[in-house]
Amino acid sequence: MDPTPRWLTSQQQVAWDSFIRMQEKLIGRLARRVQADSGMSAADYIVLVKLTETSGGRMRLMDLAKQVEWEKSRMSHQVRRMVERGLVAKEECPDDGRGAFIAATPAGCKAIEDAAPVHVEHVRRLFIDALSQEELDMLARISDRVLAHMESQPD
Amino acid sequence: MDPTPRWLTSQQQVAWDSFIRMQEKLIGRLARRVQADSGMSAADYIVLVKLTETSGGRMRLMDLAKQVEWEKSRMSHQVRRMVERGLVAKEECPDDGRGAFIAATPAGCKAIEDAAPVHVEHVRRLFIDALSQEELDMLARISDRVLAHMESQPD
DNA sequence: CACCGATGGTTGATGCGTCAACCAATTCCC
DNA sequence: GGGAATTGGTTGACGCATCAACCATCGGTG
Repeated sequence: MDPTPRWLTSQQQVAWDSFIRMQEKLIGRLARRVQADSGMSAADYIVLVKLTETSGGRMRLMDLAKQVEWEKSRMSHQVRRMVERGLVAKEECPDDGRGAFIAATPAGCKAIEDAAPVHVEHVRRLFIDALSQEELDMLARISDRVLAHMESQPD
Repeated sequence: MDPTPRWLTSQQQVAWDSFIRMQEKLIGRLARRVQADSGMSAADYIVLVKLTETSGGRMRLMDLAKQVEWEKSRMSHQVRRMVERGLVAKEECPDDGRGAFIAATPAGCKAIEDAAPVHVEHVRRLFIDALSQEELDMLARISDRVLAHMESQPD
């Protein structure tokens, strides 16, 4: 079928491996930190960030999902767990009988206020501090380029 | 407590956001592709790669875990699932009564041989093709730098 | 030899992510 | 007004990741 599969060149392989390794370790460490520091998951964290930085402090579930680019089922599960833990609450939605508003509870607000500065410190400590501003810019450019390229590609 | 938390500069924030977004989308898409193409999870894939590229085709569980930098419990669970699915088998270890060798079954070998070229194609299509070799080199350098920096940092 | 710490590995609980199926309210359109 | 398609959201099943506790064996040391 596939005469000789086109493997990556060794230079490409090196870049891919480094990137994958870095990304896994970094994300893993940050997730474990936020969990250990605040008892929240990384998912809890980002949901609360989005919720509290929106004006009005509440958002429709689908809007929330679109903001963080999750599918609705993932967000639905996440919100359910967060309701159970008292971090957010669902409110009735007057003008759409299906929908619900999601809002951070006082406990949720407190949690994110406490967690955010610590989290930023870790991001800085583990990532930002490793790189110069030129390198950060470069990485941003590269990331955007990959993102744009992916958009142009089918699944 | 913390007079004014040191937030990121907007330039730093931009770089961080781009990186996170790219990395999430890319990893997610690749994982879904390998799943859809081969029925394997990304974890299955990497375990089989490591197993089949080692001489002898079998490895102790802990060695396997160290290779991919997972903790033993994660590997143990993973191997159990893969045994259930017929991708790998456990073999007795003569010179250490505790341990087990893990080896890919014929089905596992077949699975990885089929999956690998397809996977590489996706990596190329979604990632490699988006960047020039200079950008790939740059990304590798940046990744290595972050990795090295992380090593130097406490948890 | 007997003990003790380190190593190799398993297990169970819990939370997260995905998929597919589903229900209900809404909007489109004739 | 009356379907039909769309949208908003839930649910259940399943696989993956982490944590902590646990068991068995091995290696070293007195």
